[in-house]
Amino acid sequence: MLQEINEAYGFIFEEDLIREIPEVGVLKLAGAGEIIMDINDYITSMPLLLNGAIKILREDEDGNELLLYFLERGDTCALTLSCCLGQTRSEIRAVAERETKYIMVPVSEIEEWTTRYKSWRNFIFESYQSRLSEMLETIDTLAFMNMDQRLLRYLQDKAKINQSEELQVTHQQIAYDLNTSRVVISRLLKKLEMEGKILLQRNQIIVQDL
Amino acid sequence: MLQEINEAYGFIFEEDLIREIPEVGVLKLAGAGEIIMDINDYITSMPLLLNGAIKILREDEDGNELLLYFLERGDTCALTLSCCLGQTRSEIRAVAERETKYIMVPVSEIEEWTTRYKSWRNFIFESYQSRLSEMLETIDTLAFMNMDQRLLRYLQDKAKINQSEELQVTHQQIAYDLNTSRVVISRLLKKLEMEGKILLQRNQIIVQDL
DNA sequence: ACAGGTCTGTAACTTTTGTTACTGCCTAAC
DNA sequence: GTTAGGCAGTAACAAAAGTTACAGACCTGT
Repeated sequence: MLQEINEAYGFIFEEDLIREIPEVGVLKLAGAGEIIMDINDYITSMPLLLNGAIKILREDEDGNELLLYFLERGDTCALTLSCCLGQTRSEIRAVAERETKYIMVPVSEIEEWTTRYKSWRNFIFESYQSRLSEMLETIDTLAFMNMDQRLLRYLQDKAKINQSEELQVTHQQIAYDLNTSRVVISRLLKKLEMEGKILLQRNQIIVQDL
Repeated sequence: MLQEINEAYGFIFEEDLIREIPEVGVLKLAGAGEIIMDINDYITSMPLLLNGAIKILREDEDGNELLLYFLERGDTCALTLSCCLGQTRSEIRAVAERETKYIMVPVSEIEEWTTRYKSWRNFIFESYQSRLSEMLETIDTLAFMNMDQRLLRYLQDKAKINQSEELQVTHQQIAYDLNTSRVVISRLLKKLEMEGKILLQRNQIIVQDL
């Protein structure tokens, strides 16, 4: 465990802090598709990603979903952080994109480390910053892009996060992530295939235009 | 000036900090419509709002605009903060919604106060949090709401921020804020008027359904 | 082989949003 | 008063997105 922490966080955290993490943190494993955290959950600890990937989703009253962004190794979720510190319930759902290993750090340590470790303080600030810019990007795509562009972007992001151009995903699943209908996605995927940007197969999409 | 700082921040900052603010901060005044900060500007200080209101806009490469949220007395802009600390250029445009008074605090003090004043540290954290939730709300409206709902919401927000149900605004201006066309706004405004939710007059909209 | 389920493709249609064009109204400048 | 420019209303059309329906392909378990 210590080795994995070092791999993901060795470059940013002080040695003392690296040693403290496994003492108070709880190591967790999630399989692909598993819900790590759900909307309205009480959150009392925050995740530090060791490997794998997590997708963060938003949902409205009617159950419509929207993918906000992905988390990778070395990331944490500022929205969760915000929940922890503000003592509110989770505003988002976190789902393992694939096999994922992470450490849950309780809120008491989060706050204490903020005063004790400069590297931790910076990490928290940087998390807020990067999450703010991810949210800005999400807003940009929603406000300024059409569905076909959003779709292509989604596929590219997903290829990057899974380190593979061969995506195991159904049209319906994409439709959920982009909050639209399956038929729309099928239609646009066909169009993207015509344009030579992707290749369609059953349960699989190969991204070519990266 | 000290009195105004007290009115807006007296409840949250320590007395020492309140005294320090006017020593290093620069008092500024902006008239309605004035651009306070623009995209790609170098930001080396952050604003503390004393009174008035500021709207924060995002713009894409083609010049399309989108209103992100409003700032009121006692607020600061976490996106600006993020720019300051991260030493990047501004990602947003800030425009005075009406006559607005604010203090610009240089980045050196921002950081120094973070270590010295607990109340300041909390203020910064809370700013990040409230900006994150405003961004989430913006995403919700973009992802889950139709233009007519977005429009009504916009008018209600604007009425609240200006403390008046009588809004001096043109259809074109609304169209810019919501990133759509004037004709669409005119059409939907008529529909809202039919439904008894607003009243239309030249250069003025009266919001009735609050 | 067959039944049942999931996944994809596609047609036909509706609704929403965006675009272009033209009108009349109001107001400020001349 | 006349005129020019900004503003609002509306029609007609185009494009994008959402909906419903159905068919065929594939896969799994029996």
